[in-house]
Amino acid sequence: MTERALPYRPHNHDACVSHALADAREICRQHNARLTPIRERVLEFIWQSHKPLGAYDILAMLGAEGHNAAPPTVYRALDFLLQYGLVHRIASLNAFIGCAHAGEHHRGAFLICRQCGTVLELATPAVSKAVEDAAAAEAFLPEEVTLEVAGVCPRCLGDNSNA
Amino acid sequence: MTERALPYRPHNHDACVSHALADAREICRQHNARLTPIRERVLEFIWQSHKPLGAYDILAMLGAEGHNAAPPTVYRALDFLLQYGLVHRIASLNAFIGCAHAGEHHRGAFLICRQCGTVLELATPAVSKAVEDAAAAEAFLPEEVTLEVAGVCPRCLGDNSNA
DNA sequence: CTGCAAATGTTATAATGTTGCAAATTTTGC
DNA sequence: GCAAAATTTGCAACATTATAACATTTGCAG
Ligand SMILES: [Zn+2]
Ligand SMILES: [Zn+2]
Ligand SMILES: [Zn+2]
Ligand SMILES: [Zn+2]
Repeated sequence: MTERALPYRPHNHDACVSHALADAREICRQHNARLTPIRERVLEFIWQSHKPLGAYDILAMLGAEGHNAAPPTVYRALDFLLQYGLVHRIASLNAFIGCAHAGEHHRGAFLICRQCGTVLELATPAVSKAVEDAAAAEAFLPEEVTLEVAGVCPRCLGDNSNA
Repeated sequence: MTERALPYRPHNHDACVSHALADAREICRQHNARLTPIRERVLEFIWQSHKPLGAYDILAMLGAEGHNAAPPTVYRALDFLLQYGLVHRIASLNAFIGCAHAGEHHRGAFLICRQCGTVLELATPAVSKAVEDAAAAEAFLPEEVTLEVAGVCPRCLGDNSNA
């Protein structure tokens, strides 16, 4: 799994996409999971930017290329991608984003810029530790952590001409 | 703002409700905000248990007592209660829970039991600190944190006869 | 009392997500 | 290869969550 650039900074984003797709293919191969054309296309749409995409956005994108899909098509593809850790769902936005650490067994934490919409996924051992300690202090067994921080990203803080 | 019992353990829950309502009245008085009958009733419904309540659940409860309300009535009451920090929205459940620390200027973190549905709101300086540090490390300005931990609560871990 | 602002009522609609079953495709066992 | 089985996709309807727009009522100040 290759290192990737920070989404805030200009970067060769095509490389993000191709890395993500290559990783996805490898992960699916390892699990004998079928990354079918629809599933791969949905993953590709999601990776087209570092901004989360709604299910119905994806549906519209599929429609725009002539694939007359219905909601279950998209949700099933998303379920598959979620199951294999290739995308994450952002609960506070009802939207989906490509996983920047696919295959790494991690707990996603997300920094969501309110101005430009860009999402950075953190690999956060310190935060995960703090959350697990807090849960342990209450004798609570944590299974899934939703951690989403809305705010302003460095780029939007710096200049005020953002997309 | 008074201390409250852990929701997992049997407790005098009527006290939870009356404390919450008393706190709410005081907070609204301080802010010259009108805790109208509808708003107070919605808050009371939400506090009827330590399990989050959906907007349409509240709508049905209002309907059950003869108040023939429409969705905007409930959502407006919820907006008001959110605005003054009297309830929290649980993004991962699309539901609402009474704030256990109203008026205390805190960042809510929630332990959500998947078996019994009970939610415990933590006051978590350590976790908040870790999140803020992680954001700062990325030069990100955090404004709102969604932190929801789904898992199994101590009561459901102990006995396996839960509600 | 009058007029204004805030709150509520009402209707319709948007946005998000699911169920159930049929058809097609892929895999598997032989 | 080939038929049975399993997986995936198509499709129609529906369920849930949330908002928009505008009318009406209520609380309150002057
Ligand atoms: Zn990129
Ligand atoms: Zn991830
Ligand atoms: Zn209680
Ligand atoms: Zn429980």
